[in-house]
Amino acid sequence: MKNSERESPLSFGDGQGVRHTFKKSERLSKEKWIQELFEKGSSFYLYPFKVIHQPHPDPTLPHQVLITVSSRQFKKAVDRNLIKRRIREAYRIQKHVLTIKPTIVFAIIYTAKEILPFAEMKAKILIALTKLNNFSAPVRGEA
RNA sequence: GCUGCAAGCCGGCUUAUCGUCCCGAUCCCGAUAUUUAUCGGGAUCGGGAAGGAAAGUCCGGGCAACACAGAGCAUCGUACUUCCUAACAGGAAGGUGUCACGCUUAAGGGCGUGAUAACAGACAGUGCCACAGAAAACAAACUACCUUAACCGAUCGUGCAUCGGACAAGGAAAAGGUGAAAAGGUGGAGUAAGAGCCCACCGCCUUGAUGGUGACAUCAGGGGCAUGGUAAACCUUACGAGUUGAAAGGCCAAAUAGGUCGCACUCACGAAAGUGAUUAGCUGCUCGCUAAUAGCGCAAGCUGGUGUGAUUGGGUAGGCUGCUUGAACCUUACGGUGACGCAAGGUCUAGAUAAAUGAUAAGCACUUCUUCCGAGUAAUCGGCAGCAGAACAGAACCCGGCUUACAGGCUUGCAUUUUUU
RNA sequence: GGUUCCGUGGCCGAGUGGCUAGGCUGAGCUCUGCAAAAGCUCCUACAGCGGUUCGAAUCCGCUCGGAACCU
Repeated sequence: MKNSERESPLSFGDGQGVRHTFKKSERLSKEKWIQELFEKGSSFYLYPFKVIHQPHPDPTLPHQVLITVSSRQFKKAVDRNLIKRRIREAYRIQKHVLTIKPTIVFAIIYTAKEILPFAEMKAKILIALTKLNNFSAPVRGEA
C-alpha cells in the first residue's frame, strides 16, 4: 500500500479522497531545466496563457509546473502576485486531469493585459490541461 | 451641530471547506553505517506568517571582504548657531533675512503675530550681465541745466538790453527716458546751476564696551559713501569621505577535464592503402562500432600510448550557512524648553528563494445615494430596508531618516459658519 | 538586488543661460499639357512639477517613462 503510493505520489485512480495539494516538489525550480525548457520545449497559445511543455528530464519525479507573469505587462508586484496565486489555485484544484504516464515539465505564461477573474482562469486552465494530455503522449511515442 | 486646517494614531473583522511557507512534538517509510545515530521524504497535532509606506533608492550607519607608514594635491559632498544621535543632506531649540496681516509714527521707521528660506564668502581673484539704453561697473556724460568769451538773427526801450540759434572752453550729476538692475534714502541748508559739499534721522563700513556657550543683540565713538547683481558660474574658506556590496563572505561538493599510484595490452602480413589478430570499452550474449598496438635497449626493463581501478588539488552544477535577539518593541518613573537620554519591569514579533495568506461561500462593521419612520424651531442626528463601493500597495541581509502614493476612520487644538440660550 | 545614462514636432537629430537649427514625412502654392525634380509657405516641439536667476531646453531637487550594464 505504502510502497505503491511512494512510486506514484499523484495516484488519482477513483478520485475519492484525493488531496488537492501543491507542494514544492511539484514546482519547477531548477534553473538548468528551465533553460532547457525554454530552448527546446514546444508551445501553444490559449488565451490568456502561453504553455511551453517538454518530457521530464527525470521521469521519477512528478509533473512540474512553472507559473510566470511578465513584469513588463504588470508593473506592480501586488498584481503579479494576485495573478500567480489565481493560476496556482486553478491548477491545484484541477491538476488530476493531467493523466499522461511519462511525467512532463511545463510553464504557464500569462499573456493577457488585464487581470481576469478566477472563474474564467479556472475554465481556461482546464482546457489547457486536457490539451496537454492529448498531444504530449504522441510526441513521446515518436521520439 | 456642520465644514476646513494643523499635529498625532489606526489602516477591516469572524466562520466554514480546500490549500502554501516556517518552527516544535509524536508516528511511519527509505538510504547509510554497529543495538542507535545521521540524511531524505511523508502523516497527524499545536504555534507563527508582509507595511505605514514593505515603494523610490535620495542620504546615513551596522555587518562582511579587500586595501592601508605619514603628509599634501586632485575629486566628490556638506555649509547661520548650539544641541540630539551609532551616523546623517535627518530632527529639536534659537538667531537673522524676506513676505503677509495688525497696531503705531508727520515721515523715515518701530513693535507684535504668522508663514517661509540650499541662510558661509561677491572690499582674494577670474568670468558673465542678451535686447534696450548716453552709460552695465576703477565710472562716464545723450537730452536738458549753469557759467564764461566772441558770432549770427529778430524786437524796441538803442543798452555791456531782451529773446532765439549755432560753436568753443569749463562746472555739475539734481531732472528725463531705457532696463531685472543706473552708483545710499527722506527732509533741510546751500549754490551761477548743483552735489554727503554740509546738517538731522535712517542705512552702510569700522572701533570699543556690555550681555549671551554661540549665531547675534544692545549701547557709545569714528568714517563720509568708497562696497551693483550672479558662487543651484569657476572659485575661496572650514569640515567630512579608502573601495566594493549578502549575487558580500564562509562551508560541503556530483559530472567532465587534469595530477599521482597500481593493473592489463602494446602483435602479424603488406611497398602503401589496408587486412587479420590481441587487449580494453559499449552489450545479458553474438554481431557491430570505437581506441591502442610507438621509441630505446642483447635482455631485465625504462619512456610513451590506450583502457580501467584507487586517490588527490582547485572548485563548476547544486546544496548549506550568512538569516533574523535587535542602536528591538511595550508600560511606568525620573532628567531636559525640546529632539532625546536613562532606570525598572515585561515581551519574542515573517524568514521565502522562478520567491509564502490565497480561492470559494456566508455574515458583521464602514462609506455614498434612495424610500420610510422617529427626535429637533432649524442646521442636523438616529433606526429599518435596498443598490453600489471599499485606498496606496508585497519583505528579498538588517536598521535610522528623507521623499513620493493613499479610500476611510479616531483623538487633540485652532478657525469659519448655523441654531438655541 | 545594485550601478549608470537618456527623454527636444509624426520620425531622425543639433543646440555649454538670452528668438529651439537642419533633414525626412504631411498639407498648400509656383513651375508643367500632366507628373517628377526644384523653389516658396505652413502645421505639429524642449517628459511633468517646483526652485535658483532679470531671464532656464540648459543649473538644482522631486516625480513619471525608457534604455544599457553588473550576474
